[in-house]
Amino acid sequence: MGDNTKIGSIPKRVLYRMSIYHRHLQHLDENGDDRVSSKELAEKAGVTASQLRQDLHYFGSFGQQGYGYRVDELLSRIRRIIGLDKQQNMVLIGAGRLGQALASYENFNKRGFKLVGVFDSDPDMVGADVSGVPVRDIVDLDDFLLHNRVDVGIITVPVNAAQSVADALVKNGIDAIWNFAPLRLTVPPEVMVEHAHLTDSLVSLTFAAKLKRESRSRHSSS
Amino acid sequence: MGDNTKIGSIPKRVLYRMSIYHRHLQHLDENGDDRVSSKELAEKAGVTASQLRQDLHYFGSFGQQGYGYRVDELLSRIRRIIGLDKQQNMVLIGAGRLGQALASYENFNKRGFKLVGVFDSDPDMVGADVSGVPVRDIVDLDDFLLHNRVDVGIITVPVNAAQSVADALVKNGIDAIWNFAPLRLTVPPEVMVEHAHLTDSLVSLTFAAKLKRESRSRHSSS
DNA sequence: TAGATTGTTAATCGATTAACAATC
DNA sequence: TAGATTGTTAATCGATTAACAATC
Repeated sequence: MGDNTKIGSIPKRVLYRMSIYHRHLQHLDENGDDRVSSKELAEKAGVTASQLRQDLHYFGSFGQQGYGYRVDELLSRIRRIIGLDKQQNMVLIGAGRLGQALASYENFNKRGFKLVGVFDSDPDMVGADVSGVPVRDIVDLDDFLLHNRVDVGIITVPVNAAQSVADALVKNGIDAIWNFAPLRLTVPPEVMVEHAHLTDSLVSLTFAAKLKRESRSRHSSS
Repeated sequence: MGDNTKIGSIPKRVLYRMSIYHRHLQHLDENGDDRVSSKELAEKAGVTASQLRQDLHYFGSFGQQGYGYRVDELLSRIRRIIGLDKQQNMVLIGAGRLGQALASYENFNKRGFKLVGVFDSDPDMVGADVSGVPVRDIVDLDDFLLHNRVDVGIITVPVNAAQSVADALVKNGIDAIWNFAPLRLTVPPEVMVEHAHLTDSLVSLTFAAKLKRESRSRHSSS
């Protein structure tokens, strides 16, 4: 959160919003709607219509003046742009509680993500079943990545093991890493890392609530 | 991620960065360092020294020209500003896998957060122990909130139950909600909600990696 | 056609960075 | 004192919003 990086001249935030638009288009499509205006979709996504059109404009033009957008067409074109028209294979490293929770998260499947490998260093975990995927020994990670197409690596190991796991992923050509360990990973510039810093999010949430309370009581007492 | 809301005239992103500074100051303090410059701390936090000083400037002045900042002093003042000088009590609603994973997340404790209640609607879960906290029936949530000080509510229930849980939290005066269900909660303006939309994060990560690959191959082929 | 809504440019707003005087 | 580094203002940069011509 709160980052201005650009990916090939497109702000990262635009990419995030595209994934939100995609989600709502999926809902509209499941719902049988065949038409949507920028105003309607923007409202669902929590942005302005202007911003929605501006965001789409990075990728082309998708609608019809006076009509809006055809839901199925916009959905399939955005799906393609995002890359969700092809199955995305994931490996998970770290089969602890958080890892197991993510492995069983159904919403990933709904968007075309598939967990193809789970790894852990604990001998007691190896061989166990995590959401239908056998846990492998982490020493076999290199070999697995050599023989399987993998698009994303999810790191849910303890903080002191995270960098070496990231190094192994990078060495084997993985260019998308989702990191749940509380540190900034060092990776080459061609690798995308998304940091899910849970504690920082929790801290900033309570901080924001505190400031809100304070500004409220300041106003009411004046 | 990617939001410009302001809390009492301070951008939300500043609050998030404050929590990052706080984390690194904790590390420096544990490490026995007693001095740090804006340049050093900014580097650890992944921001510019200018931005760090600008961020601190929202809250006061904390350093000494020609010297930098005393680690212990800056840490304790920021801790106080954020509100981490007092224990933050959390309740968790939804004792599924994700809920259990969060309940056992040690880093929350290290920053002063304490889980005081866990709730679930599944009769088979009620009475179970989750990280040392007994799971209560969700029908007892109102009563619990009436008799216990709670600062944060964490929602890890299925998407269709999330709004009613949020309503119950709000009704009982909780003003900080961390929502892991994939929808935008409707809450009164005085309530802060942090949305942890895992799937959107995953989607935008793979999208960013795809664009990076494409811009790379475009450059190399020209 | 008249009405609606897009695509796209221009204006505004806000956040980041640069600069430097103050001062330890 | 000379050197270093903050606090704070000003300049720049980038993202969001407004506006409207194009056009279905």
